[in-house]
Formats: sequence, C-alpha cells, structure tokens
Amino acid sequence: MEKKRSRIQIINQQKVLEAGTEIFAKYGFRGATIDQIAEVAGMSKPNLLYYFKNKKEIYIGVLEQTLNKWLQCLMEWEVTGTPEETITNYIEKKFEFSRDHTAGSRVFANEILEGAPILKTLLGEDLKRLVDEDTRVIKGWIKDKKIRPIDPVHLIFMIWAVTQHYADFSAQIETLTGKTLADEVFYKQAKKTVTQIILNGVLI
Amino acid sequence: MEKKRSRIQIINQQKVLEAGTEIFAKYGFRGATIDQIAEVAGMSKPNLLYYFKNKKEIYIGVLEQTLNKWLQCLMEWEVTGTPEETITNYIEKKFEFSRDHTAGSRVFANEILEGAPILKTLLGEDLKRLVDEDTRVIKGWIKDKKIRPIDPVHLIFMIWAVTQHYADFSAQIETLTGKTLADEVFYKQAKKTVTQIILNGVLI
DNA sequence: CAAATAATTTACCGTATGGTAAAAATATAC
DNA sequence: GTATATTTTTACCATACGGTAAATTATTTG
Repeated sequence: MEKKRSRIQIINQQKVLEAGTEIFAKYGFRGATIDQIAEVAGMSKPNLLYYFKNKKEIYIGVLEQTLNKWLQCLMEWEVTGTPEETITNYIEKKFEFSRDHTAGSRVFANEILEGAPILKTLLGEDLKRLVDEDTRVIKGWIKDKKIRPIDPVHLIFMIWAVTQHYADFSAQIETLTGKTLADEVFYKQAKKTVTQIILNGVLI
Repeated sequence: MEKKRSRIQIINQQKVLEAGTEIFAKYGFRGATIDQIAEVAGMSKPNLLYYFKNKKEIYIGVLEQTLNKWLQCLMEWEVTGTPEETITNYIEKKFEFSRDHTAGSRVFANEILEGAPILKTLLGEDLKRLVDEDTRVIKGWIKDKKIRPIDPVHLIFMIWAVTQHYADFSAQIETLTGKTLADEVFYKQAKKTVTQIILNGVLI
C-alpha cells in the first residue's frame, strides 16, 4: 500500500524526471551522473536521492514515463478511415511526438543502443501487441487491394525510423540545414515530404 | 614527420579501434571506460594507453575511421543511370553499410545524441558537400520531370533514417521480429520493401 | 650475441561518482 | 503554538575511473 504523495513530493519527483530525461537523452544511463541531473533539477544530490533511491530508479522512472507517452501516441490513431487518411494521421502523430518529446525520444534511442536492458521485456509485450495490431490492419488493406502488397512491419519501421530520426539526429540535421523540427516551416515541409513519399509509395 | 609504425603498433592500434568501436557503440563517449575497451582489445589499460594517449584520442580515432567509411559509402553511388537505378543502388549501399558496420553506425548515433561535439565541424564540411551534391542531382531529376517534385533533403534524410534505424535500433527490431540484418532473408525483405516504397514514392 | 628500442606489466595517484548517516531546517497537523 | 513528520543540508565514505612512473620483458637491429 503506497502512502499518498505530498505536494512537494509530486513537484520534486516530476522535476527530477524532467532533468533526468534531459541528461539521459544526451549521455545514456552509464554516461549520465546524478550530480548533473540534480543540478538541472535545481537540488542537491542527497536531496534528489531522498526522492529516488538510486540512479537506476531515476532512469526507470524516466523510461516508464517516456514509453507510456510513446505507446499512447501509437494507440491514438483512427483505423476507421481510408488508408490514406489513416497513414497521414499516423505519420502526423509520430512527427508531433518527435517535436514535442525530443529528449524522451533520445532517452529511448540511448536505451536501445545499450541493448535495451530495461525496456526489452516491455517492448516484447506492449509494443509487440501494438505492432501486431497495426500489421493486421495493413494486411487487411492489402487483401482489399487498397494499398500495394508491401511487408507491413517494414512500413511501420520506416515511419518510426524517419520520425525518430528528426528527433535523435537533430544535431546532424541542424548542422546540414540550419533547421530543426522547432522551426514551423521546416517541420511542415518535413512532414509533408515524408507523408507524400510514403503515401505514393504504398497507395495503388 | 610521423615515425613509421611498427608491425605490432599497426595490429594493436587496430585492435583498440575495433574494441573502442564496440564499446563506444553501446555506451557513448562518457559511458565507455578505458578498462572496458582494454579488456575487449585483450590488453591491459596502461598498455592500451601506450598506443593512445587518452580516452578522447581513442574516440577520435574511432570516429574518424567510421566517418571515413560512411563518407566513402555515400560517395560510391553512380549518378549516371536512371533515377530508379541510382536510388536503388544508393539504398542498397546504405543497407550494406548498416549490416556490415552496425557498431560504427551506433558510435555515430551516440556522438550525434551527445550533440556531435567532435563531429559537428566535419559534418558541416565534408557531409554538407555531399548532401549539396546529391541535392543538385535530385533537383535535376525533378526539373526533367523524371521524379515527383519532393524536397530533396528530406528524401535523403528518409533514406539515411531508415537504413540507420536497422543498425541502431536492431535491439528493438530483434525483440519485435526475432530477426536482424544479419538474417539474409530478413535483410533482403527489408531492403526490398524500403526500396519499393521509396521508388514508388518518388517516381512519376 | 649484444646494444638499443619497443612493448608490457606492476604499482600507483588524484579526482569523479554513486551513495549514506545524521543533523538541521521546514512544513504540516493538531 | 507545539509536536510530528517531512524535507533539505552538511559531512562524509568506498569504489570506479582516467591517467602516470618506473621497472620488466620482448623485439629488432647492428
């Protein structure tokens, strides 16, 4: 039975999770230090450790929060429309996520680069279910000859890859174009081009 | 004037670079330790530091080697053929790179996640030139109405994103599909699907 | 084979980092 | 306002880590 969290607890735990997201995004679990996180969170290290008993707990908290947001984003799409509407909406949602949760996206990337030691199980369960569901929908479209016969799983990976790329590789993108997803015009142009290519790529 | 390197020097420096690639791929610069690299390289830490004067030198060595391979891969495409041939060949080259240089690809990803502190300059010079060149070629195709009018730079990012994804996120892909690019059938299927979607996406 | 050079090991050092104990300060409940 | 519980700070500790010095062993060169 969890004791109910005080007002200060709620505020400070959230502060730590946000600071943790920022630091883990840059340096991964091993590379991040509690001192860095504490500094960003605006509190002393022992004070931080009063809220999270060790580094791993902060990390798990950050991962959980991020994964939940991501899964929610993946679930939010409407399957009722045409393939064109559905795919457009799906890409839009993922682009929004990359723009609005850039740091979280990178924490995720770092975790997977380290071999997904913490997330592996969750990915194999929750995410697998979502992928299987999406795959079924796409296979239905193919059967009904609404889209070309492509391998669903690779289409899904393509969309994830591209949208994630704009978040994770924004340092590279910024160096090459001078822009990031924070730039409204660039954002729209990226989304439009990607949507266009994928739609033309799969629609008959 | 550099003294010429001995046989043992050449072998051991290469061993260190390979070990470094493996470790930096997983943990990034900050998260990697010299001890880990030394262990993988099969030598003691002081022995390793006889060949590279500090951690950063190993890292720079690894980055240089990887970037050179990547730039070479990007330069190797033939622009003389049709857009269809050229794009197919380009995607193929990038897929090959992801499969054959998975660890290097991840070192690169980690560096960019950390904000590309070392690579920023090089990306802004060498890579920028390549992108500008590719952009010009693609713009030519658009002008000649050989492909649809899409934003060249986002097409390039799409191809990079997808191919890189199979290297960087293979832990996730493996959890979801049970396969990696090392699996011949999976490799061909991924390449085929991606090529198909992109070609249909851009060709008129 | 001996001298010179290169490679490797052993034994360290200072700092950074994860984490703790206990006191001090602050907020909350009565 | 006082007692209680919560929060924060101060002062630490042990270990991990980056790096060095010097002695030892192996290799090359004449």
